[in-house]
Amino acid sequence: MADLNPTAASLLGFLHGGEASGYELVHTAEQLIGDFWTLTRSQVYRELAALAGRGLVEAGPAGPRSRQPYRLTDEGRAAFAAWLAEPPGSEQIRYPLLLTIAFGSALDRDRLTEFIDGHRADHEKRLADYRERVAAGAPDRFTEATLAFGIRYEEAVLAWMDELPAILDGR
Amino acid sequence: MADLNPTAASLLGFLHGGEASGYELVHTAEQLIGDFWTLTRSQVYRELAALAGRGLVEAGPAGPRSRQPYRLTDEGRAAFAAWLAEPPGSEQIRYPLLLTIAFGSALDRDRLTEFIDGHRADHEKRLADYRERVAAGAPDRFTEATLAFGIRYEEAVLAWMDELPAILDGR
DNA sequence: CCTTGACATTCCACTGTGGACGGTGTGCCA
DNA sequence: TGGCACACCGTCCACAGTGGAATGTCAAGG
Repeated sequence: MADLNPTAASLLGFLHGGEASGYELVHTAEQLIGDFWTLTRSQVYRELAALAGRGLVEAGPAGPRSRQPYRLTDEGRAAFAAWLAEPPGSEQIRYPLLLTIAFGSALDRDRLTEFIDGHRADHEKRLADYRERVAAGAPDRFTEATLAFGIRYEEAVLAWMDELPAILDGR
Repeated sequence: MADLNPTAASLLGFLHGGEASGYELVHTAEQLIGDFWTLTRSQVYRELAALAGRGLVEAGPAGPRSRQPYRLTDEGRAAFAAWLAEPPGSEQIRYPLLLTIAFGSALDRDRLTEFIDGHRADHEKRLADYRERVAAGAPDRFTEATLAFGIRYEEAVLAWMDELPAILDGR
């Protein structure tokens, strides 16, 4: 009956912590799930309006700067619980660098190396960031579990990049 | 000037192999880049029409079963080359299981375990598949490079799942 | 007083997802 | 030989996701 998309469900999840505006929810989401679940401003406001229309969320009195806080209704709470108990779908990865590599026969080997090196730097940064956050002490073990995923992932990408030259230039 | 999205660009890429219909392109894409770049029927037909409108692709004479073959134009070839030489964007991951885990404090521990086990099976299957394809001999080293990514990724996920219980239940 | 910058929202064009639907040749087997 | 299953081939639609442009508001500091 409820049928929420994961993004909308996450918003309901965050609203368990008390009322919040779209703006706040965007930032909360970025911090808490942004590493493995993308969402945009536009989307948040759109979902919030839709959730309000379905009675899963209620708009409170507007604040300064046209701030519009929302709070969870009992229906919203129930919908969230129902969503959370559903088996999560499988992940989606879209990696443009792999596309470039897949068509790599039509590209300069040097250019390809450049691209890979550029991405490597990003991954190193992210890995370092995840490690720091774990070292600083994750807020709870669920967050720690997601950070552990991030670390495994980044390590895997880096390891792959290490073996790439051997694959790409005959061995 | 060209400014292609990666999906449209991939279609141009495939059309280097000769003319093809939307239907064929869907299947080609699934096989060759489906592991790290999702695309759907709807999207392919939409892009093909748009590419034709921009003159990057030309419709040939329709075949049986309303089959509509397309072939690359010189402009299309140029646009593809230009796209390929652009630095690829960073990857997008959206992993619903991580969302469920992030909100795991509101969920049965047993249910969570169930979900994780379900996903583990998928990842094991995919890993086995990638390994088989490498063992069978990848068609070229670029494909082999993308398969190597798949293997690293699946191994990482599996390793993460191995350490999950320790993280989730205090250690 | 004025500027800068964080706060807060809206709107839009485009891209991506997945299901429903409809029609057409081919090959098989009853 | 008639029919039926199935692969082939495409359209359409509603919804979800992305990213940039635009707009306005309050607070703090020079």
